[in-house]
Amino acid sequence: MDEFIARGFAATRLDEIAKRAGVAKGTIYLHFKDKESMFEELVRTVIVPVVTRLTTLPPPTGTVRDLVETFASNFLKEVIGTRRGDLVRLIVAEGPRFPSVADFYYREVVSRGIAGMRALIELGIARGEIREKNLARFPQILVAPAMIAVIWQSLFARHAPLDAQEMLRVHLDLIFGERRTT
Amino acid sequence: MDEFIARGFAATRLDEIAKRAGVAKGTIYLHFKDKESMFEELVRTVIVPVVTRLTTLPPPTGTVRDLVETFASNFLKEVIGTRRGDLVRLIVAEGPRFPSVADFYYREVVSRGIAGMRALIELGIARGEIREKNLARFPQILVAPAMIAVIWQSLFARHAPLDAQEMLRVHLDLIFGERRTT
Amino acid sequence: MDEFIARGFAATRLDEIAKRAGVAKGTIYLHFKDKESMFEELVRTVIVPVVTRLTTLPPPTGTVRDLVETFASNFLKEVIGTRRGDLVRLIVAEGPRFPSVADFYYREVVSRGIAGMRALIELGIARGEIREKNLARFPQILVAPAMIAVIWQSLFARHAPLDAQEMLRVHLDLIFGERRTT
Amino acid sequence: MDEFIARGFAATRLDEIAKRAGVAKGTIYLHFKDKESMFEELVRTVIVPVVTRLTTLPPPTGTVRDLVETFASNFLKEVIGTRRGDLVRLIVAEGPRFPSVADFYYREVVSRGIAGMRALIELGIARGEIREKNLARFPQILVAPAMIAVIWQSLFARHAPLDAQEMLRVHLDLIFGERRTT
DNA sequence: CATGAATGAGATTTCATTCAT
DNA sequence: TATGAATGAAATCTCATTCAT
Repeated sequence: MDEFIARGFAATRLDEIAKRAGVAKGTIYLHFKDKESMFEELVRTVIVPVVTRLTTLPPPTGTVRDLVETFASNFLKEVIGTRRGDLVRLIVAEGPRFPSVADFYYREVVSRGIAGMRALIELGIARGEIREKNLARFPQILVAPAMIAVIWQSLFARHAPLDAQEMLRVHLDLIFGERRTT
Repeated sequence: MDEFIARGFAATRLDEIAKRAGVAKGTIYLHFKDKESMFEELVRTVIVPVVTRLTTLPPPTGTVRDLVETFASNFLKEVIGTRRGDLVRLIVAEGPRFPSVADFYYREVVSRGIAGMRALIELGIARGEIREKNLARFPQILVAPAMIAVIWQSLFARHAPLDAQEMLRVHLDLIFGERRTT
Repeated sequence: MDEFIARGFAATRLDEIAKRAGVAKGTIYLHFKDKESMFEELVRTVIVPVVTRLTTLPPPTGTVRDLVETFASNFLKEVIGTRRGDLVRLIVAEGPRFPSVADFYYREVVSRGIAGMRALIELGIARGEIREKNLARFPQILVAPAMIAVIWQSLFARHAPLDAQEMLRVHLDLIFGERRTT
Repeated sequence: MDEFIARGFAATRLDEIAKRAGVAKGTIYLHFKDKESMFEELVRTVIVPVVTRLTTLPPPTGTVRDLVETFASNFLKEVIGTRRGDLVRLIVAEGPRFPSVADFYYREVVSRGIAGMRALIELGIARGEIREKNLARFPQILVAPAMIAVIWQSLFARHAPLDAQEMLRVHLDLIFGERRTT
């Protein structure tokens, strides 16, 4: 997977994969039909634990903002600037040529993520924490800066480092209203 | 360029490019050193008019929200779901393997765009249209949903069409406060 | 053997052979040195019963024509258009690359067959059933149409079915003189 | 073609073909789609002149036996024991796996040859040179020994050389009746 | 005896690049 | 300046053979 992430599908050599895996080239074909299937199966394999993580969310205690903040800080630690973040970029890159990958990613991650966010937003609205009622129609807005941070890290971090944590905090302020710092 | 957008750098064949360009394969080498240079130069060529557009902004009349809205609606028409939108995805995809492309894109488009947005935001804050003062530190937040819309269109539009226009409106409501509809 | 017949030596996969034999691929190497030896030994194994058949000819009763006719009708039933016929074609196909196979086939089948036919022809000449005395020098002539029938079946049967039985009858008429049908 | 004749389709290496042709391996793919097409096209190319030969038969002068004898002696010189003879064996060998080749060979050579022979036989019968009237139904009988000779040369010549010329003469004696030698 | 995972040499095929015309 | 045939390195994939279990 690291090879695919680093080079993209077409530029990745089975030679390199075999070498990294410590097996002979032929061995790969005992496990995968061909390069395409390998790519698709690998992406799935890598995505599954992410999904399991998301679905076993911590119990909803505290304010909605606390929940979202916890979520954001996890995302910061475990996705942005990590191999997992690059996976997102890989899917953006190869999605159009691997519809099955895009489909899978949508079904397993995106649609669930959107649904989860929507539930949170509705809760926030009900509790009066969020004023903008229409936000529930577009949970993408809540997630957008996090996604941008992921992409920014792999493309522009060298030129202009981005304080993702702070950016997400500001974004939450925008949504939940400025937090009173004690 | 259409070929690169449709297939990515590695999967694009010079054969196809030559055919589409109506020249022989050898002719390409009279204009470009090799495939990589061609890619880089093409991306630059395509980006330049975008930049010119952005820098020749309409004179700042009306409220900041009006300005941003005009900008958003242009973006909607001319980028999201168009070939130009796919160019963004192409850069996200190939950026890590073509630092010079990412650099160029950052320098010519991103940094200028960010600077422009920041100026607008600061104006909005000064005029009292925008309450969240920290937004000026992260203009990315203002742009994020638009970028997400671009990516969404090429990856997930089939599964779940996204009303980008409406989403951007909600986002602006979030930033500028709900608009009083007359 | 069926695999070799269907695909020829080079195109036959040990994988397929193992599967058909209900053993693992490795097991083959407990019985045969390598693919070539296996082919050679298999051909031999299959040829031997044919030889035994031929050498345990029925006792020579009746006219020579009757003998030859019996033989021809057996050949029709048991060789032409059957797997055994394809074996002949296989040997024709692979003979030049497997001299030992061609050798074996010549020694065990061809030379014996030719000798047997010659004896029959000489008997026919002695009894006055066959007029063409030189036929004993080329028993191949007697057998030729039968061989052609074998090849025709596997190559051209689809385009132009051949009534092998009738052809052989006509050929015998040519050699023994027209038969008086009662 | 020599490579295919010597080794058969599957065992022939494009490497060798390229080397013999004095070109690089890639060059082959400028002329042929793949190995299979190359094989099919080569066979066709080689067969065509044979067909042209056959169709531009010498004017039918003299007795039918003379005609057939001329034909047989040409066949002896130009097919039996030559590369062209091996082509016949190649088609026998690969026919079942290359139906299109068998088809082509049947259409262009076999069916025409059979038709031509039939015409000759009918002429022979009409002129009283041939007594066995049914022979016209199976021209294959006339050709069979010639085909056997072709196969014999490539498989068994080493063990038992065959005097093909003499065999064909005897066969013609059988069909036309013994010739009175002056 | 039997297995079957692993091997790695080698086969076909692709494609960016060159160069004589 | 343009061509396109030719190149050959390199990529994917296959498969006979081995060997630890």
